[in-house]
Amino acid sequence: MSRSVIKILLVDDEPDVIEFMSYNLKKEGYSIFSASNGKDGIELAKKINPDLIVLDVMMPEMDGMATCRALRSLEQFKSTLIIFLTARDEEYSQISGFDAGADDYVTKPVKPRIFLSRLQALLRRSDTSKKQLNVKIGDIEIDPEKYLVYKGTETIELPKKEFLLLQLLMSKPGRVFNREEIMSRVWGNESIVGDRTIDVHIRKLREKLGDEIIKTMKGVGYKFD
Amino acid sequence: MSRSVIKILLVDDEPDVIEFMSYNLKKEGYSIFSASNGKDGIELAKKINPDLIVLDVMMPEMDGMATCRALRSLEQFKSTLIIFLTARDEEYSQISGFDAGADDYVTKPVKPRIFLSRLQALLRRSDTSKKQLNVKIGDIEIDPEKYLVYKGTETIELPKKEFLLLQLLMSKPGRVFNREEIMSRVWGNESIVGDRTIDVHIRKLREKLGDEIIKTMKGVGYKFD
DNA sequence: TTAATACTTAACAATAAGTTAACATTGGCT
DNA sequence: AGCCAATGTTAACTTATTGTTAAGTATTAA
Repeated sequence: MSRSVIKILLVDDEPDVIEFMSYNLKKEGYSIFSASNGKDGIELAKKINPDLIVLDVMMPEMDGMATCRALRSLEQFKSTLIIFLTARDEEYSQISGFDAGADDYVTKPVKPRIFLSRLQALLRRSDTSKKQLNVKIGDIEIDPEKYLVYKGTETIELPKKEFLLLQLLMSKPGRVFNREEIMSRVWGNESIVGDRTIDVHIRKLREKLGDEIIKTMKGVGYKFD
Repeated sequence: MSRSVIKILLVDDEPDVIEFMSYNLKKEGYSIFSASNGKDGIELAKKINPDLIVLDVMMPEMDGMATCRALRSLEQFKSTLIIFLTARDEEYSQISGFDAGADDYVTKPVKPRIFLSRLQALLRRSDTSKKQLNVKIGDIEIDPEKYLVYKGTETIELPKKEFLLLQLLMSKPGRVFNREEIMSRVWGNESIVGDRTIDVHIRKLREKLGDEIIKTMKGVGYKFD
């Protein structure tokens, strides 16, 4: 679902904050809409269907959390990204925020650079998570979002490298990946690691998932089977 | 698909990066094009049809992953090589990169030597893998990606040398390959092995696939039939 | 900080793949 | 036909590649 322009809705009762953030986000090419209270925010959201909503927690009448809950109760916004803006010393905001269904929160005063990177990270993550269908082959299933592997009924947590390796092999089941390829796609270019490193990781995967699932093609590579 | 000049499209919002990489790649004889954002990148790609596209992940508006997905959704770029540029600490870049359909990724800051070697590895790999289509003759079919041979309904796994030998003979069915040719294409020019070695491998293939499929032309060579 | 976990390495073991040597068989040749 | 160089066959041998373990580093969490 790649869209040309990402729509962001800002909901805050302070016009200064709206203006400041609006300016900074527009500069980055986002399309910005705004509302000064929760009720208007929800109405506007229904019309424009934003990709992301930024909610100030402290607002008169209907605060950010109530607004968030109201939005989440609507089918349309079940998976829309929501970021909370909170004052630094609102101690419970984190917990309650996530509880109310926020995806992230940022403390005021907002620093544009930081806010942008959080926002982009969130968009990137969600963008992929929408497309990241879990891959299931046989009784093994991987969930890239949660970094988890399911084997039958049991759930297995894998360290990063092991997960990446498994994910690579499962991305094209049956196809043989040679060492060079594995090296490049799991380890990347920054690290030059020895040959045995791959074997050790393969071994650990076999230990956790069963010996049969990864087959060695001697002199050629490994494949998931 | 042999082309005289390899075209590379660079998409990055930082002019410095473009210039730096452009300089280094041009020096190696590649033909370089560039765009400063995803949208322009896609438009340019459509026009020039590059062999390889380098995408910065962190870009305003339409980031590398969104661009990659957009490209992959077009028939024209289904198999074009794509390399991601990511900051070292972008934690999700690896996983999401696979998911978005990248062929490789390289971390910033880019070191020319390393970047070049990966790029060349990728070009080399794709060049051969594109040529390696499944070949089916009679009831025998070979799948180079999976390193498997199918005979009727049964699946046969072959060791590397046997597979290469079969692949060679099947690449031009009916044509006779003499020993010298077989030697150089399966064993390479470095290794000097005795004469009986070829026979032994031929024998093993016959054992596994049936006596009739490889015919001996005494004093001339072997052919697949 | 310490503790825990993840990752890498090195040394050695195990094994499949590849090679060779010795001998058998074949088929084109005079 | 019968010779004989080329190829077939077998099993033992050699080697390259991968498996395994444990210990050393690095990274992350507490």
